[in-house]
Parts: sequence; C-alpha cells; structure tokens
Amino acid sequence: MAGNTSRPGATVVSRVLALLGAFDETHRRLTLTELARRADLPVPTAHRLVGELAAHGALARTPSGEYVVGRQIWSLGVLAPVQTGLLEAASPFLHDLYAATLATVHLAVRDGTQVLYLDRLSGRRSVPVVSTVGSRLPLYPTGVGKVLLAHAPERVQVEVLSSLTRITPHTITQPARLRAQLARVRSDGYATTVEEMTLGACSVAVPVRRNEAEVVAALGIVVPSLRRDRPRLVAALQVAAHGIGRSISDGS
Amino acid sequence: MAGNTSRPGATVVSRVLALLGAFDETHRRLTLTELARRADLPVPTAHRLVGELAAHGALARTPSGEYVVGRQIWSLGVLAPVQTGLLEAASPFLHDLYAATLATVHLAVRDGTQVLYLDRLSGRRSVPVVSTVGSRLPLYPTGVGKVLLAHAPERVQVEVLSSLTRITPHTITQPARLRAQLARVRSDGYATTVEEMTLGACSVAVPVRRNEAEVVAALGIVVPSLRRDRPRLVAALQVAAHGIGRSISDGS
DNA sequence: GGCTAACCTTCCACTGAGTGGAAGGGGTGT
DNA sequence: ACACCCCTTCCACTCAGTGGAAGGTTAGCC
Repeated sequence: MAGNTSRPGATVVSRVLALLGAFDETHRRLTLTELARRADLPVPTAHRLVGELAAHGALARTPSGEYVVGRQIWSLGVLAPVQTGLLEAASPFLHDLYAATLATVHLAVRDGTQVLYLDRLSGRRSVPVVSTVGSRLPLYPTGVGKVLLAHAPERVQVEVLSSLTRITPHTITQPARLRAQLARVRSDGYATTVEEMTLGACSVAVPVRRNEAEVVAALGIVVPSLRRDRPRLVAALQVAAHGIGRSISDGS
Repeated sequence: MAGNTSRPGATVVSRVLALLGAFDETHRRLTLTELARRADLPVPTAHRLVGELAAHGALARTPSGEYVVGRQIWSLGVLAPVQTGLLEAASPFLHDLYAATLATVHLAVRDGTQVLYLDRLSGRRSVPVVSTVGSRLPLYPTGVGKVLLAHAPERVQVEVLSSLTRITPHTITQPARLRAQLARVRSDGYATTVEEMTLGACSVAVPVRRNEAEVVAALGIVVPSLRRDRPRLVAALQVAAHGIGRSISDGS
C-alpha cells in the first residue's frame, strides 16, 4: 500500500545538486522546507539528503536550524581553476586600480553565455552595482561581459546575440548594433557601457591576456555616468591588465 | 552470474563527497583512475558519478581529460558564511597590515580542531609558509591556531591537547605547557609561535572579536625568526583586528 | 608491425539503497 | 483549545545504482 514512485530520470546526484543550487546570492540561509520547495523534492527526501550533506560538512546549520553552505564546499571551491593563480595574481593590481580610480573594480571571466565575477572591490563612495563575487550576469549589458564576448568563439556570440532582452532603457537589443560594438572592442582594446545594466552607471573594461595572447579574463570599473575622464581610466586599466597578464603563473 | 554487491553502508552522497574530497591543495587535477583510487571506488562507479557531476558543472574537464573542481562549486562556496562579510570586511585591513609589516598576513577561523585559512597575503620578500587559502592545519603549532584554540570550548581544547604530535624540533608537545600558553594568550591578548610549524619562521596573532565580544576569527603574521620588533607588530595587529571586528556587518 | 600496459568507456543482470506517503512531535499564533 | 506550519521518524516497495566483465583507445617499447 505504500509503494513510492520517485520521479523517474532523477538521480541522487541531480537531486543533491538541485539542493545545493537552491542557495544563491539572495538565499544564503534556507529552511528545510524552503530547500525542498526550491529543489522541487518531497520534504522527507530533502531532509535525508540535506542531513547527510550536513554530516559531511558540505552544509552547516545555523543556531536557528536553517541550512547554509558549509566550509567544506568553500575550501573545495577555492581549488577550482577559476581562480587558481588568477585571483592571487590580480589582487595587488586590483587594489592599485581602486586606489587610482576610487571606482568599483571588477575581475571577471566568461562562463558559457554569462559573466562570472571573480573579484570585486568597491568603497563607500563607489556607485552601487548589482554584481557580487561569485554571481553571474548576462554578457551583453556589462563592460567586462562585452570584452569577454568580443573574444569568445563565434558560436557563443551567435547564441548571445539571438536572445538580447532589455534591462534598462539603454540596453542594446539590436544584434547588428552589438556586433558592431564588439568589433570596436577588439580594435580599440577596451569596451564601454552607458547605463545598459544599471541606470546612472557607466563602465569601462579591458581584456586580460595571458602572455599577451589568449584572453583569460576581463578587468573593468564602474563609474557614475557623469564622470568624464575616460582616457585616463582606460590607461589605468590597461596598465593593470597588462600587469595581471604577466603575473599569471600556472596554466589552465 | 553478475550480481554486484556494493560496499554496504555507503550512500551515494558519501561516494560523491569522497570523490570531491579527493581534490586538495596538491591534487587540483585528477584523472578518473586517480579519483577512483583516492575515493576508494571502482572505476566504473567513479566514472558514472564524476560524469554526472561534470554534466552539472560541479566538476570540469581539462583539455587533456583530467578532472578539476568546477565553477559551480566555486560560486557555491562563495556563499558560505565562512566568509560572508568577514572576508570583505577584512580585506582593506589585511592590505594595510601587509603594507605596515611586509610580513605574510593570515586571516583564519577554527574549523573543528583545525585552523582554516580564509585569506593570505604574502609578497616576494615574505618568509615561505605552508598555509594557503582554503587549507587546514592543526591548531597548536600556528599563531592563529593558538588564538582560536585559546578561545575555543573546553571540549575542543581537551581533544587537541590529547593528540599533540611533533612537527619541528620546536613544536610544543607537552599538554601542560601548551595549556599554560593558552592562558597567557587569553590574558595578553596575543599569541606567538617560534618555529613550531616551520623552521626559520615565527608568528604573532591576535583574536578578531565581533562587537568586542565573541572571537570569530584570528589575524596573524609570519615573520623571519630573527625579526625582533614584536611590540610594534602586536600593536599593528591589534589595530587591524579591532578595525575588522567593527566592520563585520552581518551575523553568523 | 605486433605486443604490452594503462586508461577510459560501455554493457547489463542483480539487488539493496533510496524513496516518499503517512504519521507523530514541537512550537507559535489566535 | 484549535489551527497551522515545520521538522523528524518510520517502513514497504522498487527502481536507481552497482561493479565485474568486455571492448576501445592511446602510448611506449622491442
């Protein structure tokens, strides 16, 4: 009379990853029921899986009983080649750049059709922006994203260009116009955005090249729309990007 | 005639975490066979699980076919409360401290009976040390570890004191002597080590207190054994630790 | 070329790990 | 006292997971 039919096709691995994926920037602490709902799993199933994850340190419980991402996952993540070498090499340059511009500084890589922000520096006086370390945004409305898109394989460009959606009134949604911009990004060596992601904010970004060759990341800053010393900013960015590119030690 | 008996008691979750746990500081890229061996799983089982993890972005494959930790895990790890607030709040103070001392700077928390290094700054001129961001070391032979141990629950202290093993000729292995040192750490407000972890390296560390209350982390520096301006170093550390403690915004 | 060795991948019959509805606490608000 | 929500335990059913065997691929060596 019991006989439980689990949704077919679902594997334990996918269930576990669905549970982990329930956490994001705005949901860092989740109750069991929220986890179950967000992962689309029955509560008892979520309970058992989450309990086991917690027993292994992959998740942790707050004093109030909510679940949070555990330290094991954090120290695992640190081993990801996303950042091996790159983040450490870039750190001093990012600080110099912040000191020189007092603008929000971003270091990002491309992850599929999104920008993945690896590091961010911003002070009290910087423009508020949506990006945070570890978060992902579309490529086309951000400065670092345009740089990464301009140097991405054709296949990726086609995919991105085919699904441009408006975010602010200034977001570029015409494929032809974006494609022209990307060509300019390649020839000029830098990209700019004007309130395409956030009203009141402009950005300037440059590629980071390993050994003056392949583009491995992008370095960008976000400034208030009224700021008008772009040439100086581009110069500062290029110096920093060049420094980072020369400091990257290890491959992959 | 087939009939496969999986090792009883092993769950998929534990198998998956064993696979992920196969990666560490010195094994960032692993082949399938190495993964299977390190996780103590049959190759076909490892193959299937690892393949599924890779399909979800939890692992990635290098062009040469080896597996590495994927970006999904990295961005998940960034959400861990290990660092939420703390790392960002501490960053500027760590840089100031590095500038003031030119020593390797560490920010660490206690994870069970180990130190977990959250951040590290070191320059070319710093003493070489074993710690890296995300790595764990025993509590008793490190400066930050002593601070964290001194403010840990009695239960943890007992456990650590009962298993002191020699690492260098200077490592403290007598429980009574270490216990006396911990008392001094609490009364003096700082801890020191003298070549207990690495020959040629000494360290000084202080607690980071949230709202001048509970100890949430430790801040330490590693200097060559011959350096003798300890009072100045302690003062610089305490200023920085105080600053960090006041900057921590969000709880837990 | 042929042989050996090591690694990766696919196949598939067996079975116990995983499943989830049902039911039992515990807390809080009305 | 009742209603509501969330967490936890129980357990009969069954399908997802398992891993030995076999085939494929690549590399090195005589």
